[in-house]
Amino acid sequence: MANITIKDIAKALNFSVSTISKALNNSYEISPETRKIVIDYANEHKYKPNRLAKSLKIGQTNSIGVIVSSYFSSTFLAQILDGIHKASFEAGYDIIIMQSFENIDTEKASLDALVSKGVDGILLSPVSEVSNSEYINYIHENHCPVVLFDRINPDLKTTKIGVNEYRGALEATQHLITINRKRILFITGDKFGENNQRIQGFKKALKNLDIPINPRYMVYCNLENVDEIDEKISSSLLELKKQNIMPNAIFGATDTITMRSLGILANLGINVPEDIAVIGFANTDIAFSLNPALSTIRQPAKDMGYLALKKLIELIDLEATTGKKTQVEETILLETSIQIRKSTTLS
Amino acid sequence: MANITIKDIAKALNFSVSTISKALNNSYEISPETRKIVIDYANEHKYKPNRLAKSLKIGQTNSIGVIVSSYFSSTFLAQILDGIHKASFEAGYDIIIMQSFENIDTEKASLDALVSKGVDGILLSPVSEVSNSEYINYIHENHCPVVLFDRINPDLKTTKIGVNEYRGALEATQHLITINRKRILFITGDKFGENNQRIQGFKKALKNLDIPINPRYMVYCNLENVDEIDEKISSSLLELKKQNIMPNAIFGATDTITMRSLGILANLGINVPEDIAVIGFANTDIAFSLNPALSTIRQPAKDMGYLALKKLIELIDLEATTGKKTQVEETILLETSIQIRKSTTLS
DNA sequence: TTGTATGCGTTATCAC
DNA sequence: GTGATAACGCATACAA
Repeated sequence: MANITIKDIAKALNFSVSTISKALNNSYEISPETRKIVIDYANEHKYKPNRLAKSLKIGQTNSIGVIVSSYFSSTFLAQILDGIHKASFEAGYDIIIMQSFENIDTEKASLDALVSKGVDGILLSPVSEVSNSEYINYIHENHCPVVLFDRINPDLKTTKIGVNEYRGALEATQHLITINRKRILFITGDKFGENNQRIQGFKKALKNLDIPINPRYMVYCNLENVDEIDEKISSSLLELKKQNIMPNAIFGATDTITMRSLGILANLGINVPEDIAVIGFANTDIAFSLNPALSTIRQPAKDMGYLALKKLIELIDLEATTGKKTQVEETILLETSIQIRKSTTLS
Repeated sequence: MANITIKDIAKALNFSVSTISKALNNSYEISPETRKIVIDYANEHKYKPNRLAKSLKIGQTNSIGVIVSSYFSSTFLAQILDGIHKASFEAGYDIIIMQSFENIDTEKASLDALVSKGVDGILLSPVSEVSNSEYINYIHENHCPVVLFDRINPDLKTTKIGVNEYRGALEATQHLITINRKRILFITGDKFGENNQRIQGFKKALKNLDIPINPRYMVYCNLENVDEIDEKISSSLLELKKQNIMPNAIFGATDTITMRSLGILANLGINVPEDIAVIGFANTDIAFSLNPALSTIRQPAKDMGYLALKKLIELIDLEATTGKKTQVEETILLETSIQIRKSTTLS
């Protein structure tokens, strides 16, 4: 609105517009006296450069776009965003966050909006493997670099940063087996697909030791509704009890599942870890505060976000210096860490 | 980069630039045939309007800036941001999030950056009461509307959305007294100041019933370090035990404090709620999964974010239609809700 | 119904 | 050391 421009300064100080511009940008061409006059005047009148105009002129905005699926308030995503924010702050980039709400069209619209805004790069956690892969490749090749994080889509010819969930699940399962808990109830989401790396890791660990995979020990929950999760876990346990094949361990594939399981077991009067040991993927510090303290597989969420943005900026810089598209196709899988607490500690 | 512009389309189709512009904007001046030709060409060549140029021209960006303090991964803040996102998505605005990291200079820099980017409005959770109030007022009056959320600074002449923490604390304390727990340990942050509404509400509840306020029951933690919190809570409890003035209730002023308290009590072998009842401010769903389930005062974080953005857009629209600054100075306090669970339920 | 010209606030080239 | 001018991509007042 009432914004003072370099043109105003030029008029007030009887200089030309270009002199003001140069003075404000510390150009060596300008005499120290003039520069001082200009800068003092600018400060005094709270001059703020119009970055829109600058960006339009120089062709870059110093801002990057981030598209996440949804569930903004999940701890996991918040940690990723935290890492992204940290890296962008350090690098002097602004970030614009958009949500795809697990919808392919919304994802495409977000992509378009970001390109329209002229972001220098895009960080994307794709809706699905099939989502807009050709379109994303198109943007990556014709507009600005795209880096994928969390969910990895092999069709995309770009840098990808994910988590080695396979190994995380494998190690957690092995841990359960080590403490001699082999009747493991695996509780997961119903939309993950059998190709999900957590399921694969779990199965592999059993296979390694020739432990048969019991389909009755696989529980699939609708993750969109907490009450449904509770109901599903609860009824599964009761059913197994009736059939006299009670598990002696639970492996939760998501933080919600794992947390809720603990609460439900307490309600059912089942002792943890004596009757049932519990471990699961979870990224919250609260695991410690639970009673019993919960053993978890932790994903390096913040690191992932941080690294993803770093990698994106590398690509941006690379293109800026070489002036051409770079054909990097790197895939980085960060390792999880396992934290053994009371819920899987047998005394 | 390889971006097609309306100029390119004009050249290719042998029309003037303004014809293309009008056709793309569905102007009634353009014949349906021409429009179709233009739009088809645009789609085919994946034309994306340059919003920088458009914004520069029309003087608005359709984006709003959000400045939060820090602790991006706190559940509370994430929920606020979730609400903001929801409202901005509905209204068709992009949001740019910045962090002040509890630093006044960073706050000012963020403010400047947002103004420079030409945001249509700013949502701010100020660093402190004294922070940049004159400067914020200046921006509000000369650049774009500013709406405050969460932390409310009375010096600022604008719309403010907060939470009635006073009443929340009052009710929680009353609840403890109702179950006959009057030796209440109040654990809070060390940087809140005595004017903090949670402290005031707590004290008021005691005063109402002529219960003396025991300074030894006030514990102040450095919230920046979890280990320090644990240490502080733990040592306070042991010290009080030694002095034979063990409290029979704990009121935690933040989610971290409350959660950690439960964990520590479990470690110390103190029974909840038999020996010590626990209630506190907390915005996580995990309260249910805790054992015992934790009684909480919940702040309507998502609603607050949602409403704040709504109000901001109201201001933006108002200015756009009336063409002048509006002198609204509204303060809205949303009510908390209290959730009684096992940790304060005496059988 | 379409075209011409101008300007939004900057930076950059080139001349003085 | 400083200034005139063009250009970034778009919207729009006005002319035709």
